[in-house]
Amino acid sequence: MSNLEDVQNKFIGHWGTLGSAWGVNKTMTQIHALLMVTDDPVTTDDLMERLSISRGNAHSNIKELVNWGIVKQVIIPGERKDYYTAEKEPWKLLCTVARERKRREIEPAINALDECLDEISSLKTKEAKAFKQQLTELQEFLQMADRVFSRLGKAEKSSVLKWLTKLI
Amino acid sequence: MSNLEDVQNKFIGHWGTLGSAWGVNKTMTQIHALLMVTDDPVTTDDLMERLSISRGNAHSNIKELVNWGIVKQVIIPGERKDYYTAEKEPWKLLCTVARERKRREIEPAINALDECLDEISSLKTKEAKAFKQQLTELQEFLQMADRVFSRLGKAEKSSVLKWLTKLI
DNA sequence: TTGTATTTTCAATTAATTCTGAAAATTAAA
DNA sequence: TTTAATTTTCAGAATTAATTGAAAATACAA
Repeated sequence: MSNLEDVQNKFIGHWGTLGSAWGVNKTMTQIHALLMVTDDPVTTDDLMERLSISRGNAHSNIKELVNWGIVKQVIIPGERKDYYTAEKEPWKLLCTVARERKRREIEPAINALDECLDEISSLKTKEAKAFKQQLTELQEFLQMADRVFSRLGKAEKSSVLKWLTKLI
Repeated sequence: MSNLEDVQNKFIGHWGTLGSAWGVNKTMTQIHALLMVTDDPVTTDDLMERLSISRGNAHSNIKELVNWGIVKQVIIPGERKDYYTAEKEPWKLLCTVARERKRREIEPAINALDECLDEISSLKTKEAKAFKQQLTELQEFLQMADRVFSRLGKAEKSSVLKWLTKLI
């Protein structure tokens, strides 16, 4: 027989593991997991206690989540402390993450490939041309990814769902 | 004025950075980048020399790439050494990665949530019900992701392209 | 067989990342 | 103001991940 907190902790652990596989700090995803299953806004002290982490750790990770736009700070009238809460709707999370990953990773990657293509443009050997060709294909691929992420970033749940339903 | 190898090195570095952001070992993505722009199959010794890495590092990362199905070992008649080569088509890479990520991460995550849902099922408090509701929504979301990845994993470039074109 | 080339493993090292905790800075109530 | 609460920073500690390099295992030709 399990109690609520045990199962929540289990979920928090699993969500942390999933995050790690996608290159996200484990504490960050654990905080996020906790906020997703917590209706009331929480303080840094709540995070410290519930996840057994230090103030510095709680602080920097919650701020990073705010930077990503995944967590919002909420004002509670009459309270000195900062309170935080997360969007609970998974589709909105997807949109936010798509937007940020596009900005942080896809766009810089496209720019980097542009630079490479630029530098290679003057070389005329057979090998250089093959390399150029390969970079161009990757570039087109990344540009397609960029457009998909851009579209996802703006999406409403209903429209994405409709689109997905067509695919699967 | 840049020469081919310099630009290739630049590309390899960028691809490594991109990989890191998505939770992939940097050496692994660098080997992959090198193979993508190299037509002839390469040996472990080639990797060691070109990327200035140890034999153990080259070995374990190339094997990991083979595990992912991203790199293939090729037999060169009359040669003792193992040769490796990568699929150059980005769309096929996407399919392979989608298939593996589904198997390694999405499916386990779904199972983990199932376990949590199972353990919570007997709890009847208001809070437990809210938690259950949130887990269920996440579960549906992951199942949708599972289907999308499954579809991508089987896809041909042309059909994915057609599908994407509708979206964007 | 025996010797040689090659792959594989893995303990030890190094590097990178994350975390702590306490001090400094900030904020706002008294 | 002064004081207390709270947030922020950051140097050092702890942890985790990646890498080396050499020894062991394996594969194969002679």
